[in-house]
Amino acid sequence: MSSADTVPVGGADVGRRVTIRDIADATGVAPSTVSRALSLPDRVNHVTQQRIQQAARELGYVANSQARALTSGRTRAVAVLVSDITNPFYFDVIRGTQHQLSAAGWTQLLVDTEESADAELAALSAIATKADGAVLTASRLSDAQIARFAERTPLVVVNRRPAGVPSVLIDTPGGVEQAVQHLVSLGHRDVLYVAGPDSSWSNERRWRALVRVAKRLGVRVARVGPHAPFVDSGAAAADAAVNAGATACIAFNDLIAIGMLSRLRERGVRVPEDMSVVGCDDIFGADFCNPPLTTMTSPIERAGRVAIRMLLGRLGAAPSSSGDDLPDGQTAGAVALPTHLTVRESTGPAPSSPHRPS
Amino acid sequence: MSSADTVPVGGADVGRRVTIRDIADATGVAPSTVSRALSLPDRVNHVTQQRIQQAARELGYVANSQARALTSGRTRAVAVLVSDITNPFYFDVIRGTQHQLSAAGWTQLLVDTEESADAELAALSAIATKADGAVLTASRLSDAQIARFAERTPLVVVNRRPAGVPSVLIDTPGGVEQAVQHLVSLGHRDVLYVAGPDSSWSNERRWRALVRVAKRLGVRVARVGPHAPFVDSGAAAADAAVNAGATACIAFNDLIAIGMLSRLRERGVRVPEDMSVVGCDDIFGADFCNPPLTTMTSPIERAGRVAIRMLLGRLGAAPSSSGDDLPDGQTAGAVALPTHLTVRESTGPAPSSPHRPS
DNA sequence: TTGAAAGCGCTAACAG
DNA sequence: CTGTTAGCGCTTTCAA
Repeated sequence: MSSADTVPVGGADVGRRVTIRDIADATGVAPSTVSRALSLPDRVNHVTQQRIQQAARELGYVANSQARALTSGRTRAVAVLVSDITNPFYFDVIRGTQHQLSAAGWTQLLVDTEESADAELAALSAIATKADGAVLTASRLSDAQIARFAERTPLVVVNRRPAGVPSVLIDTPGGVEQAVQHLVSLGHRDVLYVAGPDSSWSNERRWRALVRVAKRLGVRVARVGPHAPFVDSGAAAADAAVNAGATACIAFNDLIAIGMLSRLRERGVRVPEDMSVVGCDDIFGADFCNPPLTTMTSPIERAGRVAIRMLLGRLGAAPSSSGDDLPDGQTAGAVALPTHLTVRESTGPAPSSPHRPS
Repeated sequence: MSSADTVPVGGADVGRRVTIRDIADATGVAPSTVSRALSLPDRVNHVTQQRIQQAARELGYVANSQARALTSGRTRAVAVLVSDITNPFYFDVIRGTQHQLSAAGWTQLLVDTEESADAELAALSAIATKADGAVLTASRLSDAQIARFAERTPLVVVNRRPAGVPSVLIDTPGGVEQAVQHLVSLGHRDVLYVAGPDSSWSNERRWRALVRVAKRLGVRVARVGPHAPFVDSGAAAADAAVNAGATACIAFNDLIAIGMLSRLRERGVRVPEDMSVVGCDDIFGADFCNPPLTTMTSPIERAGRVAIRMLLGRLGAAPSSSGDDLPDGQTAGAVALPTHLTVRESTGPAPSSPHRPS
């Protein structure tokens, strides 16, 4: 029964990882003392504490996070759910979450729900033991569903506002107002909204903001769509816009706007001479497409960072630096992040007479 | 000691998650039988198996992955390390890995090593208990270090070739050959290589390929750099290229190339009339920048998928579909993925006399 | 301040 | 085919 019996023929105990028990044996204390010395250093005599940490270092000890999670219930990991990992918008979000998490020494589980509410539900329940909380970006669940999950798993949502669940909002309605004012100042009196997917909360929000602002400024609005949020959808969107005789468009997002730009060029519609195009988000590429896209610059990465900070705050893991991202350590309610219009070459004065279908 | 004593005052046992023990109690079998029925269904009487699964469903059972990992030693998670999550190149890799992993029901841990070998080492040892294996993209470690880790943790590397470690190579050298031939066919006789970071394995590989091909085709080559792989680095790169009197450039990657395009326009250097520019990778944006970029299209996402398939293969978790990505289920050695040149508007005939510094 | 002991939820021999 | 029995590595009472 001696442990030597179970040692591989090679002799050296190569395969096994170092455990707190090994450290205990090496230092002559009990495993529980090692555990304390490593996780709650103040609860242990300073000298033995040093001795233990020393031994841990020498033996190359690395805590088994599974075991730790099993007893403590905390994983030090958070799940970030995105609806389509293909969408550059999420790259910026992920950047932000990843950055803030790694700064705190936490792990990020990235989950692509592929636009499916079922996949999202499944992920959310699987997560319960894998992560201490989750960030939902562009959830396809109902507010009620989100709220119900939030009772069991700490959640922060981005661009959604279910009652009682902390959320990070990107203030695109504010951006829409700036965009319309910009177009008005260029002489436009008609604005076409190129809608995104019906399932998108932001889409409705932007449209309503547009209607509101337009009324106030005496601008006529129309709407085409829905269009899927891909560059490729931009072609159909551009055709629809031309067909509607539009001279100024605000697109649901930059992907669609960039796709429109290409299609309009193909069709010989000049931007901005014949048609102004405004995008939304200012994703990677918006500044170097042709022509460079006027768009509502969203602090996307910051939204990711703020979401993690709120989440870690709720989890009692105060993020390292308090920075200035999150006003007074807010961890509940909704945080709205301002958007601003970045004017580039895709907008210009309204043509004297609207462009006619070719 | 009855469990009722520990139930919250509310009465209902709201907070606790369902465990196999609950299912065992509900169905009158032993916990181990429940475990079997759920993980190895064939090892259990079909009727009781059904009964157990039924009960599991009704009670809303979700396995605790931590506990499972602790006993089985398998986490059903893999870590994907990227050196800079900011780089769009990795977005495509992550897309591929994420897709292949979720298809297999596995979890992806995303780790950004931020170009630091230390961070990479730390992540790699932390991973040991968090994941069953890892994919290293653009590792900053030495071949020896990688090989040593590979002895303990199943690893697949992308764009590296340490002996004995399975790797996925994107055949950019092949792409370089096509690029040079294309430039030659346009009349160019001088090609400038705009180098990426010295720490990049691919960078040296591309340069050597260029030298080799150039010699064979009687083309003169020169080199400027190193340049960091960011769009912003393109400005300095463009200035260096103009200063060198170049009429044709091959850039380390599309980020630099796209940045060059902007700067060249600013400086009044026409592309491709005055200077041809070829990028590498064909990242998001290469097709809609101005002018659209001729580039070596790399199957980046596929590289991610293949890496995961090799890894899962080694881990004994055969990926769902055998597809055609991975020739005959190869899980060792190196897989080279072909690259092809995608010609867009950033390349054209050599000017009769080289552009001179302005 | 430290040690002993009891699990966390699950899997994996080993009997029966 | 199924139940019993040990743990996986760690945390956490409870005593000493």
